[in-house]
Amino acid sequence: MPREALTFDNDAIAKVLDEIADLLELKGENVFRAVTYRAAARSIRDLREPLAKLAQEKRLKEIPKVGSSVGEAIEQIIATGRSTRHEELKAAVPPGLLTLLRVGGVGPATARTIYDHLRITTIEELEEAAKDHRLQQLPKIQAKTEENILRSIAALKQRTGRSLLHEAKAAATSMVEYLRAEDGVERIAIAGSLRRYKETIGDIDIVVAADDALPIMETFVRAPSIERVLARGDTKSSVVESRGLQIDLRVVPPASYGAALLYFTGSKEHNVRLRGLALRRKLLLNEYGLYRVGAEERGQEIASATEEEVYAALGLTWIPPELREDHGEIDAAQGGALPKLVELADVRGDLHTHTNWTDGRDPLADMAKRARAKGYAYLAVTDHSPGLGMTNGLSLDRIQARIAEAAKLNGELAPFRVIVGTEVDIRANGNLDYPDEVLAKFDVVSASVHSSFAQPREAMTARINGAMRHPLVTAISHPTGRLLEKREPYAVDLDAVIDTAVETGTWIEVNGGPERLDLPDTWIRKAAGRGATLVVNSDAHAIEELEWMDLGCGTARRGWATAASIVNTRGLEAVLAARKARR
DNA sequence: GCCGTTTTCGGCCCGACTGTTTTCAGTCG
Repeated sequence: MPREALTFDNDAIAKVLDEIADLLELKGENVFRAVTYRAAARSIRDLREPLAKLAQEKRLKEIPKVGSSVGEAIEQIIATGRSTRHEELKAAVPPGLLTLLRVGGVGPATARTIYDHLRITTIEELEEAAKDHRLQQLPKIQAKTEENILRSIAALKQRTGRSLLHEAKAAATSMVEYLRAEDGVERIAIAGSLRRYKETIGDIDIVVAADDALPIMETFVRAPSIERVLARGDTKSSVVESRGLQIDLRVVPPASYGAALLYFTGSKEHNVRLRGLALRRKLLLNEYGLYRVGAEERGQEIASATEEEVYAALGLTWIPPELREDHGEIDAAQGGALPKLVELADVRGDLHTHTNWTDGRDPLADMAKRARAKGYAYLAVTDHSPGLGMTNGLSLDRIQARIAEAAKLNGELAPFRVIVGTEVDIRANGNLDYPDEVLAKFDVVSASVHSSFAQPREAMTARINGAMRHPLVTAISHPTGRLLEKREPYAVDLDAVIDTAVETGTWIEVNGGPERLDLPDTWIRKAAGRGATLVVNSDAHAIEELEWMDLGCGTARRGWATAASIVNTRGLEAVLAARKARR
């Protein structure tokens, strides 16, 4: 078996199937064929067992949407690292067409038209053509489409190639566990932007305290998940792991651990302010410790073993990593005025989740049991309304069935409570996707925008404000609609949205989904500062994704949010009362 | 290409929206 075949995990195989789907569409084959490949890719991503194992046990056909053709392709990829179908398609479709698909608003048909007439195969050529107004000379493309293409390209270029929080966290955690097992590792921690819960991550920083750095460096660069080594030194090494993430490891003596952790956690701006503060006290702060100027020899530091003692030596209380952005946290720490930020442990329940009745993966019973196992007191299931065609939104019959199912679960899981809510679509005209008599059946109603993202700012603001003024709406979900690294937020006046939220008592969601992390932290700070009520949710579509509550809490902390400003740190009775008071 | 207590063939999930159109194709979720 070729070595590369071993590295084909479920995700990599799903990626190939997705690309086959794209190629089939570009080639103009039966769209349902493409749909099937895409559906198969999705069910593979949802699998909890490795495909290689299922293949070995001849159980591939148990996977939804995997039949003889897709099954054969999977077996081929596992055995040889490639699929004949994939190779043939790639040979049949002009190179570069796949690239054009990356531009938002450009699908197979548009890509085809552009290629057929202009032979364009790269984003750069596409941008040139759009700027020269050559696109609008093509059939079915006019000035407006050309503008949209240019805007999509601009957004594409803006992408920094940063990783989403959950991906970076998974890669970092597995490396930390791997290194922790090494002899001589006294302490180890994730530092950098990941420790600060920044919404996207450039690279991963890990700090280790050990007396002898060399064997740890050796173990690090030999980790099985490593693709290539960028730099390798006595105390610092950098590698790229299999998913393309860069990991920097820094090993320091145990006595310097606190100073090193502080230094490598950043942010840079926070560190600069701290070092300035130190200088005014005739002190020098670096990654080894805090020293009197001119006495920066090892062993003469004033403070360095823990972050707390370094901060204390500078006249500050310990500052939570999420606040270290030089956004006023240093002044607050000097005055002892830092807020007590919300912690995951403060959260009593999740109020935005989906099940396999719409676009989620797992049944309600599984979601509820996992939520209870997490220590929550309650869970709201908020499947979609029918307006979103793809997500198979709930009809009135199914809502009744859901309410009955929840009642039954509540009998089994007491005192844990499942409540039935909805994530109702706010249509383009501002109407909600259920009539009032249906909305009245739900315990919580989250309203959200899933369409017509290009509306003018005034229209979008009126649309969202209108939904918040509806007496049966409890919360506004993912208020900016952004998808990190993928889609810009829509134009909306968030100041006005926050005002309306305060005025009507509507909760503003902090969506913990790593693609969203919406509301963004700067707005969380404004919202909480103005007395808005927040709700932190996972927006889980599978049981594991309930863990995304952690990311939502991290984002809330970046927005300086306390437990008191967040409704689901309270018990269910208080939550329902808050909802009722809002009507 | 997959799938079936209606079907082994003929459907497939589908609605909203946009921009192009003059009744609809393309894209998105």
